[in-house]
Amino acid sequence: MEINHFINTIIEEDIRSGKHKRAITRFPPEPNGFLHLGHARAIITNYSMAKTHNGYFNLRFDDTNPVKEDTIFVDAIKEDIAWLGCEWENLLFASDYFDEMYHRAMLLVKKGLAYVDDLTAEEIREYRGDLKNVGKDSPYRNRTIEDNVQLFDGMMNGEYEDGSRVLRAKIDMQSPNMNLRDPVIYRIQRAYHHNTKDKWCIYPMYDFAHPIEDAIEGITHSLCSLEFEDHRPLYDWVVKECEMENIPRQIEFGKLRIAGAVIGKRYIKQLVDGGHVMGWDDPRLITLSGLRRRGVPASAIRDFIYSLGLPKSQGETEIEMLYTVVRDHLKLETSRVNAVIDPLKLVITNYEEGKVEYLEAENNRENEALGTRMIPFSREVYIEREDFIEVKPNKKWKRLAMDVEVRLMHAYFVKANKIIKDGNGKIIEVHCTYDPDTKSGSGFSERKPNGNIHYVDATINQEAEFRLFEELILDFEDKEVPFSEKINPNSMIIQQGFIEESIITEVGERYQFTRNGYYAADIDSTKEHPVFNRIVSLKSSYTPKTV
RNA sequence: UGGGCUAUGGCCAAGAGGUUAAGGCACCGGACUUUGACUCCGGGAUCGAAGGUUCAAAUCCUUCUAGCCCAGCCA
Repeated sequence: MEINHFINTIIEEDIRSGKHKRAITRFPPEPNGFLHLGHARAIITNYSMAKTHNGYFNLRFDDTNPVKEDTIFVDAIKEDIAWLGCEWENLLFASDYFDEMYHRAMLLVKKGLAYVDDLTAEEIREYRGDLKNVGKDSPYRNRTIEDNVQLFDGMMNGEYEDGSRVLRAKIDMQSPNMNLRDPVIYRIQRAYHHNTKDKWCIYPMYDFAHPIEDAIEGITHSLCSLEFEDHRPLYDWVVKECEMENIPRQIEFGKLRIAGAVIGKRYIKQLVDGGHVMGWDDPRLITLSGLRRRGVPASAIRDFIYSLGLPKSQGETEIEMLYTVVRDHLKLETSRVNAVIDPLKLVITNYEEGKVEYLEAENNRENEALGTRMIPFSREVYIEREDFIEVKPNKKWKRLAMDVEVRLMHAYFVKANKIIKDGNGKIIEVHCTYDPDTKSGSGFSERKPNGNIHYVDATINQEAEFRLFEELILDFEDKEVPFSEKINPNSMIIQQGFIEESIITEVGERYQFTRNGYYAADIDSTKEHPVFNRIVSLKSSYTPKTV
């Protein structure tokens, strides 16, 4: 793995100059949802930077806002990070530092750098000004230090109503950087915290808490996404004015975005809460748990992240890039099995009725170690509907057509000679004859077939359900979700492709899979972490060209 | 239009004054093939725009343009 980007350069320089001996990083998720592919970049980047620079990596839950957090998310997040293979040195919680944070805040108060403000939330917003106009000072901005000490203690002791007062850093209401216009650093909130229970009724804000957390842990490089660039001056201010011993350095990188997919915890949360998907681990989502359930190996996600580098640009990566890496990881190590998604019955009229023969097939032609399997073949089989066309349109058509001969993979050559349609003209059955001399493995070479298609035996699989999930397209505009323009102006496609439910394969196994790649997961498996052990053989990427 | 950031082929991305601008994905040709998969061969950009500096610029300067982020007592 090549790591060569600006963050790596910065860290190397910090080590070369003697500023640090090693890199200590962290991943600081708020436990309010599941991790997704975007987080994978942050996790893997922080982890690999520490590892390659002789340091270590902490997992720290940024649980400073109890009303949005839940322990079920901390468990899920731990599982996902462990799955990714990013071992953390310490498992920590921001809430463990609440006492320390309180003292640091009091220090600011005593230094005259923080004050208790009685303005309402709405008034604070008005006083803050906007992008065009500078803010103006709160009338409470110049309280005496003594008053502030007393008031802040009162806040902590629960003497005031929720939302009635806040503690603000006294910085600069005229700053062109909105984050420096006296940011709120503590709010009153009587909420049960999953970790500290009812001990506190005031909670620190991110901008105040985060730099202190980093400094306490001795984080050397605090890697985060680009939207925090504007916060860096505040981050540095807090570290300096709170007189922290360790000076962490925040470095930002661009967020990962996937074209056509919903990424971003808050949006995925809407889909989950709204019942649009089966849960956070719905395989259509690009949550880590969803990808895992779909059979994507963690190693593929790592390589995918590395392959993208660490840009500050703002593009959208196509999901095909991930699929390519996934295929690269699976193609040699997994066995294959045929499955038919959209079945068309093929009757082999000159094959003995009632007979079933079992044919041997390699599980993976490129990896003999995976062995072989026996697959049934009888007078009636299912082929993929798109593998048949009435009249061969051109020389490029490599599948079945009338009077055209193809090989049924691992079986015989068949030639179609009759089409049966229903009242609507839809083809419901195709009749053909087979040539017994062409049996797989016989070495037959008199003539070449027009192509090779896969099949699933119909006698054995008569109970197969060929039910398709609907492609999930949500129109956030129609649902009047306020974030619509932030996602996609038109509509969102959760994932290109479909999820098949209960497909029965050639060997009678039940699979759920997607059509995007040719990989599949047995997600009904009782295994704890169903990993793909089969690749479903599909020519899914091929779109027949009509003439 | 205050501040911060970004801009290289359809997508991602190398490149940091000097041969014909890496590579991957996607796509299109072709070979091979018991899946049209896999593998192999071939195919495309003058670098957001306009000026300027230089013998020489994607790389330096200037001015534009476009996009992203910031006005939570969210993170």
